[in-house]
Amino acid sequence: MPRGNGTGPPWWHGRFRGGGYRMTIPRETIVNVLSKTSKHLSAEDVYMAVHKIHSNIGLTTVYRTLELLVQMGLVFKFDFGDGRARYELSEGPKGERHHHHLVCTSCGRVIDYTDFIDEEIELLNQTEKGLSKKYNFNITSHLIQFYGQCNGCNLK
Amino acid sequence: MPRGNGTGPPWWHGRFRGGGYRMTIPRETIVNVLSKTSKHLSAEDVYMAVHKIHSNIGLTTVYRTLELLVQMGLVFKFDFGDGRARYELSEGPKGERHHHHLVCTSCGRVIDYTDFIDEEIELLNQTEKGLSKKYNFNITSHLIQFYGQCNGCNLK
DNA sequence: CTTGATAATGGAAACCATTTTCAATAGGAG
DNA sequence: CTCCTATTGAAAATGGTTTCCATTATCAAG
Repeated sequence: MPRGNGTGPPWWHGRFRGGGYRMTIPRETIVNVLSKTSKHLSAEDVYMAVHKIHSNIGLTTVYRTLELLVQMGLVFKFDFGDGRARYELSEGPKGERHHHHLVCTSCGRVIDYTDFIDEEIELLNQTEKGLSKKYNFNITSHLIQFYGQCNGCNLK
Repeated sequence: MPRGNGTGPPWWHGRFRGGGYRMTIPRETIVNVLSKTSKHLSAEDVYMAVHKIHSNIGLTTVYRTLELLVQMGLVFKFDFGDGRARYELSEGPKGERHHHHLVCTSCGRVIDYTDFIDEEIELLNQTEKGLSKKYNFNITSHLIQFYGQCNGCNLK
């Protein structure tokens, strides 16, 4: 039970220290905000949430930290086509968050789904293996999204 | 053999007329540029290519036309993470172009691959069917990309 | 518990891809 | 050929993201 017992530093501290990065209040706050939601937050969303906790944290720092988290592999960055990037914690220590997205091209709604994930993941692993070998490419992640009209939009 | 015999209007004219859109020189030129390359062109790339043919066509029109083509389903719009959108003709009348992408997160290189496409497509079709039913979602397209370090970048 | 090197921060300004505005132009039905 | 109106192009506006740089805070060493 590596998480949630309230003692010791949060699990992600090691990831920062191990990467040679300092632990700061903005970074701590930003990861906390991300870890407490399952929504697809934009940089500004994160900024607003973080601002409620420490009103002195700037938008620039939010952008910088999110970018750092993406590079560290702690966060995924998505583009749902509305002109702003969205960020999600890639997964907790248990890997309980992995999902793909359904994006409505009419209203912009995004649905997370985990159905069929197992079959997809299995095929993806095979594909990744084949592609890695053929193109000598070190694959670290994948992106799968489906586009179309959602429930509310396809009735008219 | 619906294409390449040099007689009659290009095959995409019908798509415009059918949608209630006029055929204009800028639109004709832009589709032509896209149909003659297998690269991932940005709006500016398209603009420059188009500009060589008709120097009076403006960047605004390029953006507008590309957006229209995306809505018509003739063009796919991609985000490879470099801050500008990329456009590709979705496919010729024979469907000979479908492929997915490998994106290098170090240098930005993008490799098209068609290997394993058949298995992927089959799984995708099943998944689409399941998702459509479960979420009452009308799926029209999908996006699959793998990320990692390419040949040149993973040797350090 | 200090100190000091330097990583990190934040506010303002810069950047730059994309969109909007609007008067001029051109497609194509009748 | 004419007219209606979709389309265009140049310039200006927009807005998400980055850069600049002086100030502040982290944390290893003493």
